[in-house]
Amino acid sequence: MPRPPSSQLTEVELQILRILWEKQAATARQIHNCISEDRNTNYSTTVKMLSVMLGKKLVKRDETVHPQMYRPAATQQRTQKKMLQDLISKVYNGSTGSLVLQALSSQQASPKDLAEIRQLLDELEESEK
Amino acid sequence: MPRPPSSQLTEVELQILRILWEKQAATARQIHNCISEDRNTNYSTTVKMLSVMLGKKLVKRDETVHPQMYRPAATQQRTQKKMLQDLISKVYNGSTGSLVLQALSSQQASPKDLAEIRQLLDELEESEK
DNA sequence: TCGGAGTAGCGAAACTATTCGCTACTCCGC
DNA sequence: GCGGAGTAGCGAATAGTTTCGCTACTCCGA
Repeated sequence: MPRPPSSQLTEVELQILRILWEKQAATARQIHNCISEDRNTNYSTTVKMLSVMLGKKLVKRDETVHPQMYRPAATQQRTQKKMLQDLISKVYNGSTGSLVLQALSSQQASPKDLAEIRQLLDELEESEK
Repeated sequence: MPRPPSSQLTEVELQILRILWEKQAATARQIHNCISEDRNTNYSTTVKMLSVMLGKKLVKRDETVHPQMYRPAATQQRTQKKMLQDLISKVYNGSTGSLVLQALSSQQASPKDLAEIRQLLDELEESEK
């Protein structure tokens, strides 16, 4: 009667990945410094999390340098896409349309974004024909 | 050295909520029947999950009837909104625009949805001025 | 080369999520 | 009112997540 492994990023994993996406690469210390702004945890914890994530292949590590450098194993875009797909299928019953409508109506997007979205819309409707 | 409680819906919780959103209300048995299509778990497990969710106030329960009826505590829309916000802030760095662009370009939306989105876009751009 | 500061790692602890066995209760037909 | 079938609940077992203490290692500067 075990708990099945979750296949989803946990809170802390995501937080670390966000830092790595932004910085491209970072040492455990750098990551820890960022993390401790929100979270009041020990440096050991950060190192441990990184080693867990290394085991899960969420990050890569360059051991030839000192201190070791960590990098994200997947791009932010790929991860975004996966999580978005997940949200759409599990929470929006597979309807991309209703997600987009809700996103646009409840969050504000910049005029620049809106223009870009409109352009994409044009292309999509064009290719429908 | 504890782990902070997660405040996010877990896999199973979400699965149960999805069933309740669809059916409006259901007994533990009905929920279990739906669940066991994907998941090969015992009826006890379902009942336990429901009681955990009741404790977390994710579902409501009518105990005046037998068998007891469960209902979702929050609407699907409200939950969607919350999870969407979470995704945007944690994975899309707060950019609704990039989420929408990625959703539209990587998932397919129906022409009907596209038209609806376009209309919303018109309204949004109108109100910008 | 010695010593201190910072880095890496391991293993165990604390807590959550999920699982089920077992017990007790409720309902209904006989 | 008895008995069987289904319903509800509790507590414990198990695995995953996050935590850190303690130890060992690496890298300089004196």
